[in-house]
Amino acid sequence: MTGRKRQSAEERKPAILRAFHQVIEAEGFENASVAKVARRAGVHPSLLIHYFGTKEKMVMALVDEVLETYALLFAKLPEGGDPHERLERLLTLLWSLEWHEAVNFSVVFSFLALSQRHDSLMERVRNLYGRYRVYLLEQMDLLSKAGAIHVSDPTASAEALISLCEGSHYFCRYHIEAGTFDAHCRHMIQAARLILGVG
Amino acid sequence: MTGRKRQSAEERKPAILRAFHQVIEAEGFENASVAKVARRAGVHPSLLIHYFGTKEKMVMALVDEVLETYALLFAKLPEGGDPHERLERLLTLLWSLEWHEAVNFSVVFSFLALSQRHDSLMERVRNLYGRYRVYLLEQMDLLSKAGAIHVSDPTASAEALISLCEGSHYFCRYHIEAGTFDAHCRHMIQAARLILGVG
Amino acid sequence: MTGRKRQSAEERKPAILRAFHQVIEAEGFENASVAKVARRAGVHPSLLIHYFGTKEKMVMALVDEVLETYALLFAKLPEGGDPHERLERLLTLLWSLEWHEAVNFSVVFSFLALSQRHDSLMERVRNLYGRYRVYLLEQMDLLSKAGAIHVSDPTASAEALISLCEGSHYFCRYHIEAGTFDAHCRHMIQAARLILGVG
Amino acid sequence: MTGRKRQSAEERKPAILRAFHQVIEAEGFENASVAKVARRAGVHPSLLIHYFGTKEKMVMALVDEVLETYALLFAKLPEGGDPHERLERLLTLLWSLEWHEAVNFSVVFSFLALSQRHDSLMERVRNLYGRYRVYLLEQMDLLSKAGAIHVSDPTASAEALISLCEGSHYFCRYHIEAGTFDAHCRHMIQAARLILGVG
DNA sequence: GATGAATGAGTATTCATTCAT
DNA sequence: CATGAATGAATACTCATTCAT
Repeated sequence: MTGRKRQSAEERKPAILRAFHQVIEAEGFENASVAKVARRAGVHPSLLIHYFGTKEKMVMALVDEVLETYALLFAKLPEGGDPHERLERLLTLLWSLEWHEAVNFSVVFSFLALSQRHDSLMERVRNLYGRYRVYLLEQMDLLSKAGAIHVSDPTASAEALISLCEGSHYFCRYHIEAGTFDAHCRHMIQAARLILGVG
Repeated sequence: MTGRKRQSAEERKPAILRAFHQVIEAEGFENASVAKVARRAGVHPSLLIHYFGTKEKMVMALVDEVLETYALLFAKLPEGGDPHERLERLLTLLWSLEWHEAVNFSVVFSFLALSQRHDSLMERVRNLYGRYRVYLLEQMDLLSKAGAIHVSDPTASAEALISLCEGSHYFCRYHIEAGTFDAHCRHMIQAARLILGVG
Repeated sequence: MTGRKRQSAEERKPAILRAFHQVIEAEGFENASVAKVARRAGVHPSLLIHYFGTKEKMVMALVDEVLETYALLFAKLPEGGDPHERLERLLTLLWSLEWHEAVNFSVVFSFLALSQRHDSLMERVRNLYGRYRVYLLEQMDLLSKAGAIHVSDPTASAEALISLCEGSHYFCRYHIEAGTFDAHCRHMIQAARLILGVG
Repeated sequence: MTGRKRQSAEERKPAILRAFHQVIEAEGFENASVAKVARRAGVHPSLLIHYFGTKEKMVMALVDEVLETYALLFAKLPEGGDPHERLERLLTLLWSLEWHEAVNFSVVFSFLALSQRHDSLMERVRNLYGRYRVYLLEQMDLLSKAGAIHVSDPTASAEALISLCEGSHYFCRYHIEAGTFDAHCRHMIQAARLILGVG
């Protein structure tokens, strides 16, 4: 009884957030109550309040974690190498299944909806996209100087690339048939090449 | 008791759905209770149940209305005219402020989130995107035959166009600065031209 | 549309009461709402109020009907004949499957519960048992004079007979095994004979 | 906020069930809402749900308590003594005012009605009557061996005894006049003697 | 650090009923 | 005669949270 579960608060927080994520996934954000999350995490509901202070703060903690996970995907792109091969790697990363599956759309759409009314959350998402754009601009600058791509307005092209990528990932859930993900990605990569002046 | 208004249910339903939409906009889907909608519509909460039977059915009624509104935007594109000028009209429509403002993102993101768990809703969204793609393919076929665009794989190009457009509309809320909507649209239209082989 | 359902209110009342009975049977008295009864009867809820004035009055109408059905069972016993054979007929009637099945226990128990708080209903049930006792006393008087039974205190014996019969009918639902109804009745008839001094 | 009492759930449950019983008694099962029970118990409505989880579970808890109270009455019969005197004690117990008053008929009839649709409850009642019969058979076996009663078919006689007793108790509420309970019981005991072959 | 008791506002929905048509 | 609109009180239950232990 005494030395049973010796876990500190900080150790348990991630497990609770994982449970929270699962509940949203399974039942939707609007049905993800503190009680349900606690039940799934196997702890007492009061404990969640005890840890996070408020449900809203718990939501924000989850948002941070999810956004960070998303951002970390860029770190996977190895540096260096031949420019043309490097471009391929970048495009392949953008339309990789791994990335596509890294996010749960039920959760993400809920957060995007939430961000419309919640300034702090809006700022976080905005910031993530800022980092996204900066990263792409850096890469494009490198590739441009190496002659691997030919863009006249890098900023405009980066915006287009992000839009194409985001739109594709979010809406291929609706407008492509099951099992055609690979083909869809190939099409998108080809479109991306046109945007980058290498079609 | 005094001023009991005599209106048919069908007459009042649109007003109630409008109130529902406003509440979601103002407080989020998860806080849009029957009571709040009724209060905003100026009717008794029981009446909403009396009309729609269930909150879920009311949600679906709203979804139908919103999706239809969205779909109707295509009808605005005038037929005929010079192919090159027609292409311009199509692209301008896709990135028009009118279209962008036709939807409320708080509502739409909520519905997208909901569609991940609600088969019937998923089907409706899917169907909408199907009509979207069919329309674009028809237009592209016309333009292609008239020599206004040059695409090798029309289906792939249509997918790219939709992805670019959707991604742009949804995420320009985050990754562009306020007041740069026009510039963003010009960039996107240019990217679209590249995709359509007229860059 | 005009000559579709030409039924007067009095013609429809029995159908509504039958629907009411069915709803109680299926879902219990506490769940038998006006709306459910109306749905089963295929009419508009307001109509029930229109006909009966109040739900309570509708309950009372059903009570009257049920009690009367119950009382009518005695009318089935043919008059005349040999006293000993007549006694057999009486006992067989008391423990006949027909009688046992004439009442629905879900409904009856509900009414008995209701009668504890509802004076008018209590009086109706009391009255029914009064008629029951009077009938038995008449029969016992006849049989006694004909030497078919031998009872010292007819009133006491009638009470015992009713108690035995009621107790048996209501509680054989619990304390006998399925399919042993016939044997149970034979046992009860034998006990009744002992009570009537003809064992 | 001020006088928040610190009691364990298990301590309070009996008091709540007592309040529940009283409400059914006073207003009928169909009107015994959680809110009314809470009001009578002097606690917050949510607390009842907190304790029992569901209204249905609360009903079942009450059923268990009531049935157990009923069953405990047999324990009151002292063992041993002269067989003939023991028989008298048994019959007197069966028709004692104490036993008759131990149950509230409004509650019991409601439970019997409920048991027709609720399997688990049906089983509980059935089980109670099983214990009842077993007890009577044991007693009858003792008395029979001691020559105090003379029955050819003990099971049949036990069934008759239970039926007579139950029918008498439940329906003497209707078919005897006020103030004649004692006389009624004497009549029933005499009938019981006939059934047991000691008339 | 963790839990159970307790709360009060809020949830969607059902209720019997009234009224105008 | 019959119905749809409308109501307001009530339903069981959930909510995030607080507090004492």
